[in-house]
Amino acid sequence: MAKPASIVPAKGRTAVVDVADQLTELIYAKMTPGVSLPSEAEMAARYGVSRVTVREAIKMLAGRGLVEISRGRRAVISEPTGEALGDFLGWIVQFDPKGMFDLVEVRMSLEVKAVALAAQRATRPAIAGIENMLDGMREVGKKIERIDADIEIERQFHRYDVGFHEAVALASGNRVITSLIEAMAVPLERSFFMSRRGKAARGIPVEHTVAAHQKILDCIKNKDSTGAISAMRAHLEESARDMRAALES
Amino acid sequence: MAKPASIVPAKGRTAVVDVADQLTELIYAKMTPGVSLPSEAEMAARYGVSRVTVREAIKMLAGRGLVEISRGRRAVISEPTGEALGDFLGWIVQFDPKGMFDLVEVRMSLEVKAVALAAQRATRPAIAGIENMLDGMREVGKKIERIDADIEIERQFHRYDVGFHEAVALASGNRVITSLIEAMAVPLERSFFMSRRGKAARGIPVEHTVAAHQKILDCIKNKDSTGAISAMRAHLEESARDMRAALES
DNA sequence: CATATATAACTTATATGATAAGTTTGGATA
DNA sequence: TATCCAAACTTATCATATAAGTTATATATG
Repeated sequence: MAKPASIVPAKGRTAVVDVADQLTELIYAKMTPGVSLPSEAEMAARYGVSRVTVREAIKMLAGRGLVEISRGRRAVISEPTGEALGDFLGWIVQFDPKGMFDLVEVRMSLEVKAVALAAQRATRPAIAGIENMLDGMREVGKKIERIDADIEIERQFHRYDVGFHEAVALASGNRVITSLIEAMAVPLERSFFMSRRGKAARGIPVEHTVAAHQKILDCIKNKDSTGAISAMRAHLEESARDMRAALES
Repeated sequence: MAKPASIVPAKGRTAVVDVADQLTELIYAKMTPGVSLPSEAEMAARYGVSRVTVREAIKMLAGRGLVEISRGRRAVISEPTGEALGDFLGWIVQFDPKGMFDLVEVRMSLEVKAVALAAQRATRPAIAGIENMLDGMREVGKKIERIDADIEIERQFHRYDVGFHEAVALASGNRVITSLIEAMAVPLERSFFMSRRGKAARGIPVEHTVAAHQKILDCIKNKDSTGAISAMRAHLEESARDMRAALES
């Protein structure tokens, strides 16, 4: 067994960053989500630093979304999800006043790409997943018609709506797209409610939204990529329009 | 002055995460990059936790790319760059064998969108920025023709190539696109070299690559959005093809 | 007076040691 | 065998101390 070479950070670097880098490599090597890192004590011994240093390094990795931390258990390599990414996109949006529109613009490209791919390669279960979300929308949608303006119901509807789009992304089979669209959900939540308010103001029923989604799903089922693209584009453009309308009032 | 309410994490949560959330809010409120956070001691006092806890929270934020840390100075709110994002995308790519292709696919959508927007809204200085990169490519390109197979020169060429695409993204005026394309540069570096090897194998000169970029720039200058889109798409599709070819050999 | 320099005050980086509170594991027990 | 409990692990947090950067201040120098 090789003697543990203590980490002596080069000038300008810190032990924490060095350890974080080493651990990143280690994670990339293991690569499989669900696998545990060594215990803090072990890592401290291996790298010749204190437990404090190791802990801070791990916290950095957690911030990047590479590991998940929970008390009493060792840190676990996490599956790449959009969660950590969402923060970052939120930060851009917050940073720039027109950031929200920038995000909507990007989302449109990604969703169009996603739906095009989904139409080509969606598997049966993936389609079932999309269908589920649409069913949910339809069901909750009825309640919205009856009881007016219940925020909690609206929120439920929103969850299914977001779920629909995530399911489409998933059906594309492209992990990067899936992660990005997931990541956008949180910062775009506000835009969604703006868009719905805009629709409500113009007296457009929820059914209309449901129908738009249904059309997208139909195209995917029929492997009609072109149709899916235009259906998605139409849907998103309308949302953007509603959003702008809501902003002006 | 309100007495500092000590952070008492709810069950299942930790003080570190709570502090990190509080600080995130604080950052969002200040929002301006370059502004310093309070000193660790101050924050510890304010939130009623130890310095260690504050430090770990800050490390999480640093991992997310929200702040920059340097010794002797307080943590500083950082400008949103694609750097932290790059790690994450790299992680996805590493995680999934076909991740590289997924990434190329996404890049194509984003770049096409970017160039379309750039053709519509590029300012004079933005165009000059793109031009600079193209000049660099052309200059370094000549060297590649003369001296064969110098890795360092290839790397230089690559930097200008990446720079060109980043400059186009910047010219789009869309911060989200810019950040994403920047973030992709690192994980896509390997794909770039594969693509060049593929070209070299087929005896395609560097000039051809330069010409493709020139065409894109011309379209942007002429505000020809449609032309820019097809020029960019053609260029990227060729790269992808070369990459596949290189993989097979 | 202006400038350079040395010193003090701040601030972060890291280590040690201790305690509390979760999680896992293995054995005793029914 | 199935269940429960205690011991062993492991992370969370704290207090304290020292080293080593950075910044501001005051002093000396031209």
